[in-house]
Order: sequence, then structure tokens, then C-alpha cells
Amino acid sequence: MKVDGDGRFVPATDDEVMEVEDLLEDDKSEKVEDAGQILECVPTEGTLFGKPRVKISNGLPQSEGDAGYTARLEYIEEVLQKVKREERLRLACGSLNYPSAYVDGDRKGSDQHGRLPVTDEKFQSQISLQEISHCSPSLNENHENEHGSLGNFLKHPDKSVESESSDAICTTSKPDFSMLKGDICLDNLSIRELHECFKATFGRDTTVKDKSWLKRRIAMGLTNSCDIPASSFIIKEGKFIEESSQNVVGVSTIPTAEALNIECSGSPTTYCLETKDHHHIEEIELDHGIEDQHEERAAVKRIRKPTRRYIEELSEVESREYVPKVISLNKSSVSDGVSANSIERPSKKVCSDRGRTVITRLDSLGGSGVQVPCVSRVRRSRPRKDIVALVFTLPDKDQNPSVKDTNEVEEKNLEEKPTDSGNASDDNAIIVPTPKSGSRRKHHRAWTLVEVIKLVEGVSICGAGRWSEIKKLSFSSYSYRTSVDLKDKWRNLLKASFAQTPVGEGMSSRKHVSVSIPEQILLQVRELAEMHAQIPPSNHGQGKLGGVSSGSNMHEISPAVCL
DNA sequence: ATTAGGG
DNA sequence: CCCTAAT
Repeated sequence: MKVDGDGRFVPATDDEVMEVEDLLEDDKSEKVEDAGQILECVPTEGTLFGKPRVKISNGLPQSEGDAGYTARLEYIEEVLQKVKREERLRLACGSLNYPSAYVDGDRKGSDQHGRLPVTDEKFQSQISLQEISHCSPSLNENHENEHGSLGNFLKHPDKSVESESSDAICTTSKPDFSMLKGDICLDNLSIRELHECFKATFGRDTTVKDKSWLKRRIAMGLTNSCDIPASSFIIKEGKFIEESSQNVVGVSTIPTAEALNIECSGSPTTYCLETKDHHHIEEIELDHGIEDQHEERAAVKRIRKPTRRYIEELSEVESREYVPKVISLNKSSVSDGVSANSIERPSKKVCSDRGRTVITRLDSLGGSGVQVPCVSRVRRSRPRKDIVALVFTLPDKDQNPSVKDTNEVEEKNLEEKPTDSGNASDDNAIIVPTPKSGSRRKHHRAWTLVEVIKLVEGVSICGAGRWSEIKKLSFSSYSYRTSVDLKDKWRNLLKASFAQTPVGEGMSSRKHVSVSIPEQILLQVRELAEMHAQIPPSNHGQGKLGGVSSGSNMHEISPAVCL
């Protein structure tokens, strides 16, 4: 992949975004790197996500651990490319005519010029078309070519696992690549790009302008773990590589097989490795984890005091814990022991039944932050297990366009990855112990985009129906999400994917329930559905299964087709 | 124990 | 999500 280093700047963008922000001072230093590099245009419209995925045919072990990672990464890359393209386009057009259109229409309402907001989709497709004419003379060509080019572009795990692993460890001095051979370095991305990545990863927008925060979040989402080094954000093979000469985290030195099972435990500063064979668990303490916390804490925006309602709900919902979200009025003060021992748990979030996030609470924190009179909810049992994917609520996000207040309270929930299965899980399971009546609700666990992607990935590998397989493969770390859940979710996805708005209409105002699920994913679902001859009941027109979708999947279960 | 479906 | 029937 080629990076255009001619130092073109991305004007307005960040400034525009960087509105008056309190507690973001530390971010200024990073501004410099906002000059974006521009990626080479690659003819990959439409097909995007999931296309050149992992080769499942060989059934190589590498993919089994986190096959979804590849998909996620690819998706991110696609998005980034798109962003860059748009960026270029803007520059080409004399810029500023397309102010912040890239940001969700629903967020921005209308721009400063009073132009009517264009729907995301429309805008993007517009871009795409133009770009297509510019960059890919032969767009409708066979996809094989495309695949080829992508091949160089992305490094597929299969070959890399062994040969590259050692490489990964030693390698340390190549600061200037942002994406290379399947690795991704979030460090070089502008806020805007980070925003897109965020959206791509979690399916929703964010308005957080703090780079560190964004990077961390995206990183977490991408790797499905919380072992995010403080220094840099280069993700390689789903693991982080520290660029600096700081202590090299154990991750990269861990045998791949095991590495795949890395899970966090106790606190973000601890790794818990679980070997398949043995039930071995060893923990490694890391010292930079602490400052991580500080960083993050400082980075995040302040929230408003919890309302009474909040408190009530909180007590009702014996919710799970989350990672510190909001807080700290001054980062420096936090520097004392506070986080050292009890690193996480500063804040809590509650989800209503519909999976919508309601509020955040700050358990008692060392002096800084708010203290919520939350009903005596002291954590019982051992410290929370790790945290993994950000919960973003699939449906809705349309709440209020005026980002100002609400947004920041966004669901930065972290789902915990129950390393412990079953009873041990204390609080999270909202299972009303009512053996008698028998009606216990499992507390709706909103599906994360990451999870959805994993699911799709799983289906593509194992095939629909083999839920337990998929469970083991892709969801081993999620103790909730039973095979049945997977099945149900798939069913829903199926329905959603084939329920595409028949006539392109009214999408603007009220987006559907599945809004947050990237079209690409739905597209993939559709493809898979077809392959498996899963035809949803009432599918009349089937909308547009045109060019892109069919034939573009040369991966999957039918090697015959590929060769 | 897993799946498929209906509720 | 839950529950049940069928494998």
C-alpha cells in the first residue's frame, strides 16, 4: 500500500470537529499528526467487508481463534479508504462544499451553509460513483483481480502466523505506516478517521474528540480485548505491538495458539492466559496499565450528575460493571493509589431493557469525580473480569441531534467477557432467581457490532446451523450468548437483511431498527443466506442483489468455485 | 447435547 | 429471549 506523503493536509476537518472542549487539553499535542496520509485508491467499492477474508478452506488454526478480527480489520480499512477518498475528493472539489457531510446526517442536521443534509448513504454513494470513475476504470471486472490487489494490501493471517510472529517482536521502528499488510496503526489517523473507525467498529457515532480515547476504543473493539498498550496502537494480527522500547508486552511473545485465548482478568493491567489443554491461568502484571487508566480517565468527558431516576434504575438493575467512563476533574489528582488497586469500576452504566444506555455512575473514586448515592451496591465477589467489547446498542442512536449533552454519555459500556462461566458471574446476569415461577429474564444483552461480525464470520465458516460450532469458535469468550442466542440473532439478521427498504424512501428521518448494522454486513448475511439456501419467507423483490453481492464471495465453503 | 421453530 | 419438540 502506498502512502502519499506529500503532506497534504486535511483542513477544517479537525478544527471543525474540535469544538470547545474542556478537558481535552492534552490532545493538542497530537494535532500535529493530523496531516493525513492518503491511501492509494483501491477499487473495492461495494464489495468491502468480508470479501477477501480468511481462507477457511485450509482450516488453519490461526483463524479459529479470532477469525473475526480479520473481518473487522478489513472493514476498518475499507472505511478508512473511503474516508481518504472522500477527503481527496473534497480537496479536489475545492473543499468546503461538502462540509461535514461525512458525519452522520442525523447528527449535523444541516450544515453551516444551510444546505439540506444529505443522507449518509446518498452522499457516500455519490462519492463512490465519482471515485469509481476516477480510480477504477474497470470496476465491473472480475473480482479476482480485485482480490489480488487486496491480497497485497492486506496481510492474511494464514501465512503470517509463524513466519511473522518473530518478526513482530523484533520489529519496532517503522512509525510511518498506518496500515500495512493487515496491520493497522491507529496512531497516524486523524480524529476524523478515528471517528469513522469508531463507527465502523461499533456501529455508531461518537463525538469524543480525544484521540487516545478513540484509539483505545477502536483498538479494543478490533481486538476484542482490553490489553491496549498505552504507547502506541499498532495492531498486528489482532495483538498489539508496542512501538517504543518500553517493556514488550507478553502478548507478542506468546505462542499464537495461546495468544488467541488471551483474556483480561481482574484488571486491565493483568493478562490471563488460558491454555486450551490445561486449564492453566497465569497472570502477568504490567506496570503501564495504571497510567493507562489515568489517561483514559482524564480523556473522557465529564458527565452530568445522575438523576434520581438513574439511581433508581441502577438499583433495580443489578447491572454489571463497566470501565471508567467519565470522570476526573483533574487527572493529576488521580495519580495517587486510587487506580493502583481498584482500577476499574469507577463508573457504572445501566442499560434499560431495550438495551439503551441510560446512565453512568461513578462508584466511589478516590476523591475525584462524582459520587453517586447509588443504593448500597458494593461489589461482591472478586474483581470484575475483563472487559471487552464496547457495547453499542444496535438499535437507535437517533435520540437527539444536538450532541452536546447526551452524546457523551454514550454507551461506552464495556461488556465484560465472562471468563467465568455460570454461577460465578455475580451481578451481571439479571436472572431473577425464581425457580418456582420460572420466569427469569436473562437481561437483554445488546448485540455488539463486533459480535455481529463475529457471528457472520462464524456462519461463513461453519455454515448456518452449526451454532454450537460457531459458539466455540467465535464466542468462546462470551459466556453469555448461547448457541441458541446465536441462532436467534442470525434469524434476525436474516430477516433484517432481506427486509431492505423496498423502495428507497423515508430512510432519512426515521431509520430502521437495524440502522446501525452496516449495510455491508447485511449484504454478507444475504450472501451467506443464499449459499445456504436460507430463503426468508416473504422475499419478493429481493431488492438489489445486483453486481456486487453475487459472485463476489470466493471464499467460504465452496473451493470449487474459487478454483 | 444440539437444532429448529414458534411464542 | 424463552420454551418445546425432534434429532
